[in-house]
Amino acid sequence: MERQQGSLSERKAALLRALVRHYIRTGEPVGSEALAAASGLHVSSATIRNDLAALEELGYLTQPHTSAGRAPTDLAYRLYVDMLPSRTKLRDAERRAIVTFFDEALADVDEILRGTTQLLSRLTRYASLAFAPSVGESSIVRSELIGLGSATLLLVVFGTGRVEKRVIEAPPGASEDVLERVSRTMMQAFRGKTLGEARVEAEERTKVASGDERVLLERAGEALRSMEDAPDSEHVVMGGVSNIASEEGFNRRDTLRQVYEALERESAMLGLLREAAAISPVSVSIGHENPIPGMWEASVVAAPYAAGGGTVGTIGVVGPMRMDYAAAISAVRAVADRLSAAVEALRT
Amino acid sequence: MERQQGSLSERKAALLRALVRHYIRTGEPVGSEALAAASGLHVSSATIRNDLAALEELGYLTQPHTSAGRAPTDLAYRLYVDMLPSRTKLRDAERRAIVTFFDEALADVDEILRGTTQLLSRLTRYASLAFAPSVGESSIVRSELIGLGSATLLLVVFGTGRVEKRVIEAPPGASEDVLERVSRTMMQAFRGKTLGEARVEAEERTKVASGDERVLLERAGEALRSMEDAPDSEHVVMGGVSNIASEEGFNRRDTLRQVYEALERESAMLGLLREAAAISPVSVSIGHENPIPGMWEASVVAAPYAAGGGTVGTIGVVGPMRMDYAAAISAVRAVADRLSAAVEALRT
DNA sequence: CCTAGCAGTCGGAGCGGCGGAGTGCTAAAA
DNA sequence: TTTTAGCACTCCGCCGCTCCGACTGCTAGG
Repeated sequence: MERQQGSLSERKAALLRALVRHYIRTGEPVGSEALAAASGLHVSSATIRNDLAALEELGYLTQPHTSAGRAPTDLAYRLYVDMLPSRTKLRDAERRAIVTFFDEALADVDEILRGTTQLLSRLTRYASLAFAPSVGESSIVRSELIGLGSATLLLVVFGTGRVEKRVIEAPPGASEDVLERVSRTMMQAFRGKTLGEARVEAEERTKVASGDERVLLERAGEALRSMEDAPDSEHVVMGGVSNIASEEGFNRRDTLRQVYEALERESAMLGLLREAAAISPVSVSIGHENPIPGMWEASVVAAPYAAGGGTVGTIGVVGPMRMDYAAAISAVRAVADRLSAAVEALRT
Repeated sequence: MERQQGSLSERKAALLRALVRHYIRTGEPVGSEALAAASGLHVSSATIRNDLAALEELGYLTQPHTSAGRAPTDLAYRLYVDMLPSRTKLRDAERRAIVTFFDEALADVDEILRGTTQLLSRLTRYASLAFAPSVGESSIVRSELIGLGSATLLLVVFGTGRVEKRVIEAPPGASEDVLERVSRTMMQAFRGKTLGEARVEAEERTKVASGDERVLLERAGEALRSMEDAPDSEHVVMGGVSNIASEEGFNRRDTLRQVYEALERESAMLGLLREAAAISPVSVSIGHENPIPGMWEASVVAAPYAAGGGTVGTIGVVGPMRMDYAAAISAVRAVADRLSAAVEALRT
């Protein structure tokens, strides 16, 4: 009968931790002898062997073949991450890099995010991604209807730090006058509203208008809806993706391909990150925990960033399962914090 | 003494062509026997061996080891491409895919380009990139100065299908009145001009203005210059980059990494594509012909696209040296043509 | 419950031999 | 002079082999 903690005896947990740490460093299956030396536990390798066998039985370890050491499974990584001290200190150089980056205040969200991914991938040596905040929640600063050519108009909506635009066909033969009027109306009516509110407003006004004006307002409403549903700005910014190719944790060529394919599916990544955003403050998805099959050999460390009291987006890194979780987590956390502040500052 | 054509006897050229074709298919060094069968030439393998030795001497071929067949060098690919019939017909399915894609007229240049890269990489199975047209040459449709918060303004310039924006700090304590005035001035003065002309205009007006107005105009001028020098819109969009990871032409892991690293350096890619844009209508850079060391194992097929009489951007594909040049060239050409038309249509 | 010892297993490195693909050369034919 | 057939030679890659070492699991004793 074992003393239990969580569901594992203390020693087994310590062993597992040591093993994962060792495996992350070397990438080679770990043997009982090596563990005896590295774990700091004062027990013989034979004892350790017994424990290892038990841990394997429980699904935490695998043996590539009978006479090899053990390698961690997804489950082991999960336990390892959960056992990680909740905060590890960032190294000075890294902290400094982050501060320096955010010191030079950039004014454009896209620019900030691009820089952020580069920063993050430089810090961690993994690929990094950022999910841009949607214009949806923030309020409209200004909106414009601009004549582009004979019969095309461009509806432009400025949010905080973001711009959405949609092309609208003008009704054939619509007078300058009408265009002007509608443009002015919208400009005044939309200011300070969110996208959703603006759309409702447009719909309201559609009902009471007629003729060309009605058509225009209707189309503007559609455009607003499209901005809500699929904003241009709602995309994923990536940095350091070549790190994936260098990463020896992805040893099989096929794995590499799958990860790159997954990264290319914006929508998939969006889902992955959005899911992570719900979990505060830093979420880690390991191997098969990822919803996308192509990422089953990879891990994702993600954190939401917030401004004005609400989450607006997510950043994260993608690396091999044997990534340096402690470093990745603290880097992502620190960058997310700073990023929140930077985005907050933009909202002035 | 040989009958020369170009600088190679006719048979040698034919041999080289057959060899490259074969190597592209198989990826294995080609032997004299196989060539005798494949080339269609009615000569014995012994004769071919002699020619091969000569071609090797001339630097067109290499032998991995004494008892292996021959593989083409960069030089051979170059000759092969130059000997390619100037136009090969696109397969029906491909032509149809292109037409279908451009049929659904998209209104936003960025959207079109993103779609174009996806189309191109689906057609060719290589990674593809597109270099967005700069707003620089096209004329300004509208420009706006928008108050974002307490002391920040956003200068927004609409070109044809593109938007550039820059943040400007307002002079502390500047009156609404001044802002309004400057905004109106610029709106009228810039319309129809190119970015460069608008900047000159701003500089002119700076000279005769004073006080806050002068400061504002000066900063607007700087913003315009920054748009000229480093437009937001001047970026590279990529598609199908995971094709690089699947591509067995990149057999060494290290090569893969280098190509991905190169692709991440936007500026490098820009240079590469811009160079290609000068050469009409389709340019091919093979191996060491590429200016970036990381791309020395790769080939780039690129073509400019034009609208309104001038080149506005470039599209291209990146693949292994043993790529299917004929297919890539015709796909790139066809897509570039259609893209030109689509962008042209945008300028209405 | 832990440990020492030991037999057993299995992959990987190293080695030699073999077969095959392909070459270069030579000498004869066109 | 060019082409061809024939032939000896080279060298890679594969196969099977053995051996080594790194582990394990088990057993028996503390």
